[in-house]
Amino acid sequence: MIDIQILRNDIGIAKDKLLSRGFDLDVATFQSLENARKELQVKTQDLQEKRNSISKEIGILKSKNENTDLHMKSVNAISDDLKAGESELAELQGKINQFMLDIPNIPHESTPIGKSESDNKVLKTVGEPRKFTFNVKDHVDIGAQHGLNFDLGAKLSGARFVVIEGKLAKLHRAITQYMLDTQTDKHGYKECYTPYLVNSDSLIGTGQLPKFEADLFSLSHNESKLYLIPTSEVTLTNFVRDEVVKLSDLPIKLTAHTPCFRSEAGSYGKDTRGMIRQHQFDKVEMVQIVHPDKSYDALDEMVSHAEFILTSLELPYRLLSLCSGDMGFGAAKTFDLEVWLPSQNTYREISSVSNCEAFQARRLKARFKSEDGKNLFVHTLNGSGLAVGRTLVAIIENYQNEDGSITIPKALVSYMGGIEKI
RNA sequence: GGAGAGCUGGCCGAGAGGUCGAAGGCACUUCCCUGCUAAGGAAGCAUACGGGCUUAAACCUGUAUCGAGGGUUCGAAUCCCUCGCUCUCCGCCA
Repeated sequence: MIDIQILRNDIGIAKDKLLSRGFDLDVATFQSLENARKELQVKTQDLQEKRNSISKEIGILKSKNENTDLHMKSVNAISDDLKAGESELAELQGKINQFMLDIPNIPHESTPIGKSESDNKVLKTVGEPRKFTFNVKDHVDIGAQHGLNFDLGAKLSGARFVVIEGKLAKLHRAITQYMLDTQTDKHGYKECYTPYLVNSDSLIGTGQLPKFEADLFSLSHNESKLYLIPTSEVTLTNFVRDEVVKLSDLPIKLTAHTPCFRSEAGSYGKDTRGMIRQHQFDKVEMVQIVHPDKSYDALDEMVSHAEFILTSLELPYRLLSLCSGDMGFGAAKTFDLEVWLPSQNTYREISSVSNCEAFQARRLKARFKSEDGKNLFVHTLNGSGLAVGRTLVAIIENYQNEDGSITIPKALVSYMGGIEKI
């Protein structure tokens, strides 16, 4: 949620900035809601004050056993107006809240302006793509002989599901363990195990709801509805929902390995081959809850934490600054890491690291007590460190051999029980 | 699944329809005292959102908030209903 004060004070600037990410702010609607709210709130609060003070007098009179008929009369005279005002105001504030929840974050000034992914800015390219002396295969073809089984996934669940068997499943697990160990032991994140099902409050907090319900899987449970997490950013970031944390507790650095579930609504026909885009995939997520002054330092730090995995796995990649039009709903600034996929002869996203500034914190009511005792919103950041499935794909493809075997990256050999090739 | 108890400010805890945003304690902040890593004294100390004033802040003022939502009432932390969560006992269970 963006700061409503920005809309009250400087809606023109907000409109321009939001337009740069393709969101057309409905200024007229906001202003008419806001004007109505102002008038109604003043009127209603005025009536409430009247009622409260008369009621207080009634209490005093009654304690002295005096007559209260006159006071009762005057309070009754305003009661209809008051009730109507209160319910109208509640409705209006609900509308304003809905309006606010649907507005994406305002891009940071350093975010490149652009419409689509073609406007993203490549900041650097790291590592040389390997020169192959044979025809490269994609991970689907190589994986087939190693237990990467899309047919079985389809039989069990449907399209965009996969079963991984044998040594490849072990490799998948090894990747996960390596990432978690690195982010905890080396980079100082606290490892967490979190629910995979969350309530709607959590998803509103991080910005997936109410706008992106179609992207989520949900289950009904008794009367209530639970959602499968699309990323553990949701659970980890919601640790601080409705909390006022101590200044000394910042930064909070959390990591978790969880499956992620995405309906991939609207991506029909995209990446249908292979395990680039699945309904279920694993991810090691990094989340930081930080002091507002430190969030951009933290962002750079988190990018380096994700990069470390790629460099230590010796995978070629590049770093992009996403343009305004390509960023996620809650982000003010996002860096993407893209890994080289030889079969596609291109780089594909494997990590996304974002600073949401106070956008999520406002929804979450996640605050800290500042030095002068004020409750201020924290800044929240999240990033993949990394997506496990796509890392498996990258390893299969970049480490493939002519005979169809896959060399295990050095960093993972110990996690594979000493196996160097599968 | 059954039975019961509970949910009050950063924490503990009183309050059982009227002058309660809420006693008291702890923690915290400032000041005083004290020749010492302690003790004592004074004051302050919830949050959100409005309105006024203002360049802004400070300030003044109002409203709301005692798990959440609804209801009764002139008036609800207090009474009623629904829901959520926590704890205890029984049952079942990885």
